[in-house]
Amino acid sequence: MKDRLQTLLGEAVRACIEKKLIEAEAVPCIEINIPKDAGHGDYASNVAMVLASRAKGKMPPRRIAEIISKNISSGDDVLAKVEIAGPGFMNFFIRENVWSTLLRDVDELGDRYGASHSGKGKKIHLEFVSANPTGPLHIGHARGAVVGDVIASILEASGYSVFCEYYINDTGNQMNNLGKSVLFRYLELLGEDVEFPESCYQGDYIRDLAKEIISREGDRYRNINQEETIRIFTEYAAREILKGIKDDLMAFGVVFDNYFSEKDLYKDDGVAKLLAALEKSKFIYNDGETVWFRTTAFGDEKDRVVIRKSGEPTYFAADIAYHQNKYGRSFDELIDVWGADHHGYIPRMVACIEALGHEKESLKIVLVQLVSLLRDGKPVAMSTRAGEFVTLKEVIDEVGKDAARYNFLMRRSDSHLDFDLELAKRQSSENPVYYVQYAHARICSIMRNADERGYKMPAYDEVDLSFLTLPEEINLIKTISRLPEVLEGAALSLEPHRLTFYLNDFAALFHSYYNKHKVLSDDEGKSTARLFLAKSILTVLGNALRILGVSAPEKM
RNA sequence: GCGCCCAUAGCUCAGCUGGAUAGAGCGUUGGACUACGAAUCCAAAGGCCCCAGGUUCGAUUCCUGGUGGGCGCGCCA
Repeated sequence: MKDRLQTLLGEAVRACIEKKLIEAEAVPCIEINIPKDAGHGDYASNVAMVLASRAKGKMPPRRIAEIISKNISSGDDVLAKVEIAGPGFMNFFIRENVWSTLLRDVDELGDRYGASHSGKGKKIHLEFVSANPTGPLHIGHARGAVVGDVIASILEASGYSVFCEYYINDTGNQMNNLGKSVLFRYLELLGEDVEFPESCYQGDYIRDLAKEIISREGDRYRNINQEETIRIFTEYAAREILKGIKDDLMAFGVVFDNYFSEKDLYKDDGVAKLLAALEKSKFIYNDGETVWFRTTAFGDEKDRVVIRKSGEPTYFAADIAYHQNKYGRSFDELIDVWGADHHGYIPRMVACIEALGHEKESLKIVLVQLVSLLRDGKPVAMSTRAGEFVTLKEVIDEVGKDAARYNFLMRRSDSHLDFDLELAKRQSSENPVYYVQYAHARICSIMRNADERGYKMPAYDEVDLSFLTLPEEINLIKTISRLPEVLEGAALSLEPHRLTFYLNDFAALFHSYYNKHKVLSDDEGKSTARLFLAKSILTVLGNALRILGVSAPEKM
């Protein structure tokens, strides 16, 4: 509906300019929004004021609005009236009987309702989670996982083609540290008198891995070359931990198209070759000891090391190669979802994108703030190194997938989030997941009732929707019609929380309607029309919940 | 010290990229089940949108400077 109005208004403005009724160099961007106050119409636009300011006050905005409104094509019978209000707003009133026609789309499209083609099939690479395989995923990773997963769904629904990838940082010091940690636990379990270093991973899962090795291979590593053993243990531990990570993500409803190993970047000297190529373009230089990337050429505050004095490449070096690799797989756009504590890393990453000859805008970075875990309002201490943390698995087991996911989506990603375990599993009004799911279950219950009473669910053409005249009903239909724009906006801004807020508002409208009016009554025509509306609501709730990866129960 | 993010009701947060009288949930107070599910609804109270300037028809939103908080500033990842 909004789109329709937009073209209508756009044509009117163009006509006015061509006929020289309004002085303007070009047709401005037509903005249409939904006013908060119903008295200001169903939609409103500020074009007249925009045009007035461009024309340098030669013509008052209200006058411009008048001219435009007179030139709106009368061939379209959607508009009841156009009012000019305030400093020059144009308020559009849609004919009451037009709204119900919007339900045709819902009926015809079913579970595809809300989807669009605005992404035009653009190929997007989406990287998220990417946690080191040095320990199980904890609650901090969980938010990034859900945000990434839902962004993927939203983009898919908006007509993009999305490829989800988990980047495994399986090289470097941290990994070595992991192997060493397992070795120390191993020796400890075999009765050796060793002191477990503080710098090593303290979590119990390390001991479990060591036990596993002992039960399978005994003490054969006790007296052989330690460096070699660490290498073997590192590989073993990383593989096992990654397996656990994949299982946990699966249980959380997060699925990747690919897990990309950092190790693969070093095959065939890939990283070295890339750096050599960049050296030719002068973005890489060697000061005799270390190799630097000239990120300052693109606004970073200092140049960054890519090859250490020791000859080892840095994490950044691999990351450059990784991003180049992504572009090599012909994606149109890259999206990285990062923990907000990595924000300082953005300038150098963007610099490297530019140095590689790609558009700065082709890489988008979504920052996800870390989560403070609470239990009954009291903070739960967390530290990966010390092994004190609540794992993702524990959260899923305790509060459930639906509540956990929904809780992570209730705020903008870049805003701090308190996650209270007790609150999240409480089945009460304090917990918004159930509010939305309850609406869904309630409608299902109505359907069961209708079925018992012998109602058949009508198709769009068989139902007389002129029975839907209550303001609540019109409002519900209007909100239903907003789903496509909400999804599109969420896709454009990469903000999944918009969908959550929409769902809450929508469920509220339904609950209110439900409490005031009966769907099923003695009036058969009215009942059928309302039943049809209820089914449309069910479709929208179901579609939106599916995108969020939250289940839509029929009973609860 | 420098950089990034944040500051909106008692609390937790939205505010659609600059729009009209700033919203929601929780909490508080008072009401609604012999009607399709009360995990629901209705009503009330609650505000210097941190402060001071600036940009313009118009600012919670953009700019500058403060104040208060979070994070980052490794040849860690």
